[in-house]
Amino acid sequence: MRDLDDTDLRILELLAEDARRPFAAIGETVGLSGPAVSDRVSRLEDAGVIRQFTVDIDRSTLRGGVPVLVEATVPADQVESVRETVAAAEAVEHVFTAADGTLTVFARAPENRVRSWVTELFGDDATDLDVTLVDDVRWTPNVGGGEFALECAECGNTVTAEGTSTRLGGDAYHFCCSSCEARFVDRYERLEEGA
Amino acid sequence: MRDLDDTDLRILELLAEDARRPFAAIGETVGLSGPAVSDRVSRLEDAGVIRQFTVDIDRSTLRGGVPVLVEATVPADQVESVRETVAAAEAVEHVFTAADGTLTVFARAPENRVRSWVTELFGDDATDLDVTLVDDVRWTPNVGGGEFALECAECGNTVTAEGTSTRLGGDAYHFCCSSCEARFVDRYERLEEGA
DNA sequence: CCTGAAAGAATTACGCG
DNA sequence: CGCGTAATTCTTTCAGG
Repeated sequence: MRDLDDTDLRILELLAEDARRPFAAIGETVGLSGPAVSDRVSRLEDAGVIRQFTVDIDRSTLRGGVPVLVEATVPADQVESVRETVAAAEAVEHVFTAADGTLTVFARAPENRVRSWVTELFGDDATDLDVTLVDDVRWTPNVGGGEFALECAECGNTVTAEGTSTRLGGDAYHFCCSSCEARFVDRYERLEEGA
Repeated sequence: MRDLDDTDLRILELLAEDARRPFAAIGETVGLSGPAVSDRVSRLEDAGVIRQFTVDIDRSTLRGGVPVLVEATVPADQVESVRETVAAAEAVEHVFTAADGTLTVFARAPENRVRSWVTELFGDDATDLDVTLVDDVRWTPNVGGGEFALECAECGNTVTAEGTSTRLGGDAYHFCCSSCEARFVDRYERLEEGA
């Protein structure tokens, strides 16, 4: 597909704000006709940029279960399968997979059996589970500009989603590539030995 | 406002799946007319249950910055003000406030200055900051637990969004599938004839 | 909450640069 | 190939019961 341009981004922004805004109105603010906007939105859907049109629901008004954040550590080779299983579970709303394989899950657990529900959810796969009760949830759908990045702890380059991360002595470190990670870990370990 | 009923919840479910589904189509599966669904949706918006209509965007396709999870500890008396500030910031998508006051924030932070961006975001308010690179994000908009699950009037199974509804003698009946509906309607009509 | 009519928006068809 | 205009179709909103 053709690359996204600035107009696509503005359309996404406007839709994120109000997905039911008429295409013609969107077109007016971005300088296109209604059908042209419609075409672009279809393309954005086909390309998978727009996953779906949906509603942001204030779940606190539905009193539907205990909101919890779960931090789970799972063996590296099971991260993907566990992530899929968990994401598919009823009551699970968000799954964030950290580069180091840690899963952060937001869900609404059944009343009175939060602990057992979480334990069942992960089965024997999790080596560590941390459950926190959540008090408030905010969602701000935004497209987000274009200029962001972490610095590689080794070489200072920009870390993209293809980068790597690791935990050393309780802290997380990010790298632009595995060789930077290897060099850094190597030096870290020698420092540890020396100390 | 009048309390939410099962029909409202099913409408929310259907909208969460696809917010552009026509009201008439929603009405067909929940056993209402288009205008009736429209009325309910308006009420749900007024009541604040529906915060907004929006799009779920796959931000990984936008290459728009590095996704990070920030865990922040802030003094108890500042949790609310910090939460508001953070939620309002550009690039912040989610803010989860734990019952113990810990904030978990998902954001896409500015290029080449993630660390400083995060530090600035919280200013002097945070006593502890933990930043982790995120590799994958899943969102499953769902209305919430099985507590509101409807039972199929014919077989007792859980009625999902794929189920059907119909009105018989002024009452609404829900079914897990069309064959259950057919059987139920059939029996209902024979009872009516007999009476 | 329903039905039916009017207003409004999305999609399609087709011509242009 | 993307865009614009105009016709068609579909959806939402409005009136009345």
